[in-house]
Amino acid sequence: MSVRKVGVRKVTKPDVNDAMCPSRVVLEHVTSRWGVLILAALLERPYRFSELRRSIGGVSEKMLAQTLQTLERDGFVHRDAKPVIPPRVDYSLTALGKEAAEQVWSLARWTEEKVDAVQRARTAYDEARNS
Amino acid sequence: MSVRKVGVRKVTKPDVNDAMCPSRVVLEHVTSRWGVLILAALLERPYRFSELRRSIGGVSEKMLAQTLQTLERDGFVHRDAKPVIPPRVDYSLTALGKEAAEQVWSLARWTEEKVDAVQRARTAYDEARNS
DNA sequence: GTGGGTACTTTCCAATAGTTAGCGCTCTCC
DNA sequence: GGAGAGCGCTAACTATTGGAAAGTACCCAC
Repeated sequence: MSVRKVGVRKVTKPDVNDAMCPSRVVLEHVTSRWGVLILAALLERPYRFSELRRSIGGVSEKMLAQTLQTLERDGFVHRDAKPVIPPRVDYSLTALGKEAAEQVWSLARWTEEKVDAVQRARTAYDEARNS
Repeated sequence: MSVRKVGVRKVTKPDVNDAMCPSRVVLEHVTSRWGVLILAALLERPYRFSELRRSIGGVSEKMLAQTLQTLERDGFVHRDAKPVIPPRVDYSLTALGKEAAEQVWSLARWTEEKVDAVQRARTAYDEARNS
């Protein structure tokens, strides 16, 4: 973390390349395996818990709950629990979350576009090693 | 994975929300803990192995080597090993890798900007739970 | 009253990530 | 000339994390 002096205050500029910088873990939260997919899904519209679980293929309930809690604590996701029977909990993006979601959403779309190119690169790589 | 028919060929459109879709693992590679930081660093300029290791705080040699291999196989990173003593290996981005890197780079910068807002959200969340 | 749906939490095991050590070679330091 | 550091890995071991399954507590439809 680089340290600048501004007046008498010490100001440390966030740097994801610093293992100790808090920005590192924030980046890890938004780029986490399920975090990316949750943010991208919520960009579309608010979701309920089970709805989100069905929408994102392969998430366990544990990881969905855990990741949503992390994103809520970081201020990306808003949780609205209605005390009704059966329980109803709606998840949506905050303003901050929307900014993050837009970026990971476009990354997801880009990935879907480029998956063929990646697979071609992989077979080329594998063939070069086998022969 | 949604399936469209085009002529006689079946065409499956990539979907990161499908657990079985190859695009899912590609997205995981570029958003992986070290993948993000490696791509962002290489956007700046090519790096040598140990140079990259010093630049990215906290990477082990194993994880750096492993992640670089994954990114190389996926066609994001170009590896140029010069057969000299001491060994010299230069890593740089391919055209495909540059596209990915630009996105994760801006995500990293965004995160650094917003880290204060996230920390404020966290203390608010924690205080609401403690009291 | 059995089965299903809600939103989780808990427990346990497998997979994954990280830590440590080593390798073969060379260059610098003293 | 012997010691130590640097290079780019790899293999073996261990700590951490992720996932699968079951539990919880409540209600409704059949």
